[in-house]
Amino acid sequence: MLTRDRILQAATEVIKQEGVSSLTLDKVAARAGVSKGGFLYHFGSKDALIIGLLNQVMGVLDTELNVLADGIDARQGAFALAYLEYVQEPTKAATDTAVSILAAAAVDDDLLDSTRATFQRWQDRLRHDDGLDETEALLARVVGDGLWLIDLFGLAPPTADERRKVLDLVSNLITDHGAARDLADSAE
Amino acid sequence: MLTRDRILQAATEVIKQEGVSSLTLDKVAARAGVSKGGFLYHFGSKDALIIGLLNQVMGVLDTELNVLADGIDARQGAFALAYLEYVQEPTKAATDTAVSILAAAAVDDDLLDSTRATFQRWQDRLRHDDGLDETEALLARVVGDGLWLIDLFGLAPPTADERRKVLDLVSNLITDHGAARDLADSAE
DNA sequence: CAGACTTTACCGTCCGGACAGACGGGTATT
DNA sequence: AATACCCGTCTGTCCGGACGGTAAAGTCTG
Repeated sequence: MLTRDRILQAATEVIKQEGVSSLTLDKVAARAGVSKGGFLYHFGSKDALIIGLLNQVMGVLDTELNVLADGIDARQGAFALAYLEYVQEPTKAATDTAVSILAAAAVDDDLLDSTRATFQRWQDRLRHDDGLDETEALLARVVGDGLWLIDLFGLAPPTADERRKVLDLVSNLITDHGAARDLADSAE
Repeated sequence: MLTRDRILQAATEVIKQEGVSSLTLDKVAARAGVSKGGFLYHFGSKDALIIGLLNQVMGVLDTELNVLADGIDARQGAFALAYLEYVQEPTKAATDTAVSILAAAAVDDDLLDSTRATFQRWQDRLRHDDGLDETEALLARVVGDGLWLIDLFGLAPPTADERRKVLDLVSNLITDHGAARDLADSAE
């Protein structure tokens, strides 16, 4: 495994296990099995580490969401349904993303700029290219992000069963309205 | 204004304006117009400051939510509707709470324990004492928290108009079903 | 040899917290 | 009323340690 990747993995492990405040260069380097100098060869600063973290994890999330959306057979709302399905249970990629965002917010808010741009792209896609009513598209994203961020902070996260029911409710709302609009369209 | 309150206010200002990483004892003390020793008289440690922050702000949020719920004329879902109304636009109390939670998560995850308990109480109330279908109650909370946490990180926050539409959609969903259930009940 | 990679040693700064007292408004004692 | 005392509040200073980052030397490989 490449040293650079080992460092990134070590960083997320440190955050998950010891918290954001323990994300220090020494600790990450030690856990990655590299000296601090070695660490700094790959990431010139702590900010660079966090940017690298966000880039990697957001990239994974983006491709996985697209794969999921491609696999969904729906005339409308494929991306929205993928978004909802993705938070069905907390996946590793989603958790890694969450802790990375938390770390970025803790260190320097500006580090989140490119992450914000990605979310904006998702939002635009949901709103314009997914064939959904705009409000329903936004609802899907808010519910998805809500569950995901509730998990991040552990704020009374729902059980797997409750989670599934809520997601089904929203999914049905989206697809039912889509189907209703289909009928109306074809009746014209 | 009491010194203790000035310190709490100074702390939230520091986080909002300079970020979580700038939340140091010296900075908070300076902004509150008190010496470091004076600060430490009121809050024996940084952890104590954050606990004080969370206690105050969660208390405000809790009472304001209750006041709002009491003022809502609905047979079912008053608390859920209050929850949704509260995130209509980002209020000061909501923002303060968000940044406090962020600070706590950044410093030490355990500091959120009592906050988690409060969210659990809200969740229980929504689920059992609000007269709603459990899934719809959970939906209200997830949407509310979703919008609120999206604001916290600035992850492509919706416009005021979009926000209102989503909240209306969820509110109607809740109250319509409540009304439908009323009819079914009275027809028995 | 060259260049990518890694190590060791080191530095300046900042931070959380400890501490020893100063100030000042009560309150009890005489 | 004057004195002495106490205690809640607050000040300024100091310290040890951790942290982010630098610099230079070394190693391994093509």
